[in-house]
Amino acid sequence: MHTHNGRVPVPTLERLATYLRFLIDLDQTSTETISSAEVERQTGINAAQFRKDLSYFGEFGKPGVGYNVTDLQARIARILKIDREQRIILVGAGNLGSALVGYPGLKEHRFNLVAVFDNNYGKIGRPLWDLEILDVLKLKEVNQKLGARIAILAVPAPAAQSVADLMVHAGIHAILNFAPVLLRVPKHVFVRNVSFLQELAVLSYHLSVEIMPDTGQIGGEPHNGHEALDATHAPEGDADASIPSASAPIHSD
Amino acid sequence: MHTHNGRVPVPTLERLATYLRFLIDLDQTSTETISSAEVERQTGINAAQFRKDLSYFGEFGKPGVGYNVTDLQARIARILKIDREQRIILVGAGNLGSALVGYPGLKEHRFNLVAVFDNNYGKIGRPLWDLEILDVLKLKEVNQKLGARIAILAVPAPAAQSVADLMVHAGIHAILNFAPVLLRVPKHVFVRNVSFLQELAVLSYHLSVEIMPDTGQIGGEPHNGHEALDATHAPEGDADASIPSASAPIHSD
DNA sequence: GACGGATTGTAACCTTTTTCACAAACGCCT
DNA sequence: AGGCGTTTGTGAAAAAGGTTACAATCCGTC
Repeated sequence: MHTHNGRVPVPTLERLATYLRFLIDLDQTSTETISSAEVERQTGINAAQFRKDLSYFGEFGKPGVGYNVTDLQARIARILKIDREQRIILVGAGNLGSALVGYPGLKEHRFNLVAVFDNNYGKIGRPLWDLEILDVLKLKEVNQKLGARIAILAVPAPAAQSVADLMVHAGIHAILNFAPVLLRVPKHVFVRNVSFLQELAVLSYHLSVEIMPDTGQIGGEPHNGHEALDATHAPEGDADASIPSASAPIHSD
Repeated sequence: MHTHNGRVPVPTLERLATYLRFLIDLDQTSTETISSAEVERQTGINAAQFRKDLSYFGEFGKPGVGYNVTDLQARIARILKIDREQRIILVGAGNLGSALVGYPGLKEHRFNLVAVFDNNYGKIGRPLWDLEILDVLKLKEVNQKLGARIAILAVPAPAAQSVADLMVHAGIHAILNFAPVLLRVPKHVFVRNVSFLQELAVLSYHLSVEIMPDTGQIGGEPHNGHEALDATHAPEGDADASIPSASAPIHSD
């Protein structure tokens, strides 16, 4: 057991979250152990990749047997530090912010959203789900008690940088940024950007390329490889809407 | 000028969207031309990277001078095919879906959300912003008229795959997927996944790693562990790290 | 308790992406 | 016009990330 104290590739961390999600789903089907080959079959992620990702953090499986599902779950959760409650605060009680506060997936993964802030006095003091919207100017003061180190930034672009500054002042060390802005933060603060527009732009580009007749390169090569799964990566994020899985079976042919 | 009609790295496309955003912001400050070095200074993205990214699509700048800001804007927008209206449909009128429909950034970037679908009969027929929620079973029929090729999938995991099938059936070629599911789609359909939980998990991990070496104690629940704010990095103007709430409203709407 | 089928962990290899480095191109100034 | 500082575009080197291949390990069986 040698917790490989070097830098771990970010893609590995992303996949780790995916594995965790997968294992949790798997657990429902009462599978005792699982092999990396089986993971590949079900997720499309290369088996060796799976093993290598895990190897950054020690040894998890038994040769000839595979990985104990519940144990692996626990250990990945521990690695990602989501085996215990993680406190999160959110700034920006707009549409997106509200949607995030109400998103049950957060709690399911032990992310506990403990406070919501805004600077709109029409909103401050009002309830948002089970929280009360607080004045963003009290962010530092409030977080001194809460001690959250992760924050979600869901404000319009023009306000993003100043809110980020406030967050840093309030002791935040990691920011999930939904604003289409490159934040300037001290070195010790980590930022992850989520950008719908960027994603859509990438899709838009691919779309156009696909239509171009000349190159004939995009569609897919006549390779023998098993190209069943989509090229993009395994997901983990959660969606949210009101399509009850059981009520109206959404046709599939 | 040789539009390098080969495969363009996805990271390049992602950055292209970033550059575009940056240039638009820059435009407000009436900068005529900009050099790659200046881009690096302001965005943190390596200058050579910037130049190489652009080089996939031809020649954009003048040696000794730099890049014309407005021209570069236009050309990147053209590359990403967001220089014209792009029609998008969305399935899943839940919290997230609603937030996306109401997100003004879409229209600003010429993404025109033309229809919203759900399968909840309590919702179908009701208005959502300026649209009416339609029956997801009519997706194909409706899109025959609309001709959208990009779709946003914002439904709960259990429904995701069947909705994706419907989308493909309806002529959709690109899907922005918010559900935590690996979608199986034909080769000609592109999928991009967006995952809050994954992002949070990555942040969570980094957080723990950062704190580990120094304090050795991370489990600390409600520590008022406000490790000294980076004195060296003090943002301009110490007295006011506060939000210029008058100048930049935070609340999204 | 050795044998065989199964599966891990990882070293070696291959691919993709980023960074470096520099000739060629440009504008300005004299 | 020619020299000079600046900046691009791009091959070549480096780094990062992903895949292959296989010795080492394990469990069940005889």
